[in-house]
Amino acid sequence: MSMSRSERSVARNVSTWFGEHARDLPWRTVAAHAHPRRDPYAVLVSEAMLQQTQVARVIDKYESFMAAFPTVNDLADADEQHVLALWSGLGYYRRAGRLHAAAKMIVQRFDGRVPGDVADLLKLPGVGRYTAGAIASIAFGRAEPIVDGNVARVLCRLHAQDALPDSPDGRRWLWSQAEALVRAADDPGDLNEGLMELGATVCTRVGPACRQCPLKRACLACAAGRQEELPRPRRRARQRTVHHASIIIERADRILVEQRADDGMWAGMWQAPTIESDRPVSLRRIRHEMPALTSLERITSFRHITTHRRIMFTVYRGSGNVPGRYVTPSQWRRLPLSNAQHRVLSLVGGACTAPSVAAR
DNA sequence: AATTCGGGGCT
DNA sequence: AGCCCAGAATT
Repeated sequence: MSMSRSERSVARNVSTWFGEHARDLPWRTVAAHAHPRRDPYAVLVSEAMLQQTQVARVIDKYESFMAAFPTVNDLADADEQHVLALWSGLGYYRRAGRLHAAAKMIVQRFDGRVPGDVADLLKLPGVGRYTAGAIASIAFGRAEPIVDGNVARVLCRLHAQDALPDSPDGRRWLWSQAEALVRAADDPGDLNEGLMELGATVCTRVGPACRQCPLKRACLACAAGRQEELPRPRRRARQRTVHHASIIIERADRILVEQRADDGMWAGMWQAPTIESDRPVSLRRIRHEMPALTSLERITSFRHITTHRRIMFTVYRGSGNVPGRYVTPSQWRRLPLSNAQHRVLSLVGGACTAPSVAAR
């Protein structure tokens, strides 16, 4: 990999800009109390949470997670459901199980220390090329590249790159560019964080602040006025509509809950008994599936949007001697719950004291 | 190479 | 309504 003069210049400009703005940057706010010593375990946890998740949404979750599992040993010894429960609201819940498994592997195979080599890091469940590079560079100072959505946007604009960032060619190109820059940098961690931070705060998807950009003189997209049209948008996943009928059954001050299957959406998480279908779920269907019901009335409906689904929730209140696990409000709030099911359960069980969905 | 996995924020 | 987000694993 050649290291041209322009690469050194870009790396220097990004690192300098990052240093000058460090105090004001959102991520540094996280980093300051998230991993002040750039503790590798802290970086592992925060980077796992940050996968496809914006910094602002991670901060509170990160705090409570680290309070519960301060060290990799604590996490390795933790109860699986406890780990998943502390992930509630963050989405992509398989990350929680993988992080848990990674902690166990670190204890068993890496002597309780997060490895610093990318090759070793890639052996950890849930750790891919990005996360491995982030830990290696940020926590260990290794000159390892990273490419996330921010870096891809910065690099595509800097070079007026028309290739799709998702395509094999685009990906190869991005990683080679990122590698050239990190090798030209004095501090790999600062360079990588600087590239991401630049993308998050200056080189934004819409309305980039090119006039304040430390790379404006080198940026081909800016020179051509093409900053708004690069990078080219990725293919959109198609969404399908599904219907969930959730039935709230109370017994004294408790609600009936069930655990979801260990695959698919919200794997292993808890919910009010729910019937899923491609078509609206009829009352007759509910009665058929839950014959013990003696009454059934619709409470409300709402829609829950995810990347691949539009879920039409209909919530019912039912009564009858339905067997299963009944939990109090304080108990179900400690269960692993999707935001949708948190909303369902909040409709009756101690709704006034439940945290709002937005605050979770 | 395409899909699956959440959920929210911002146009 | 569409797009993206400090991605990874599976098919």
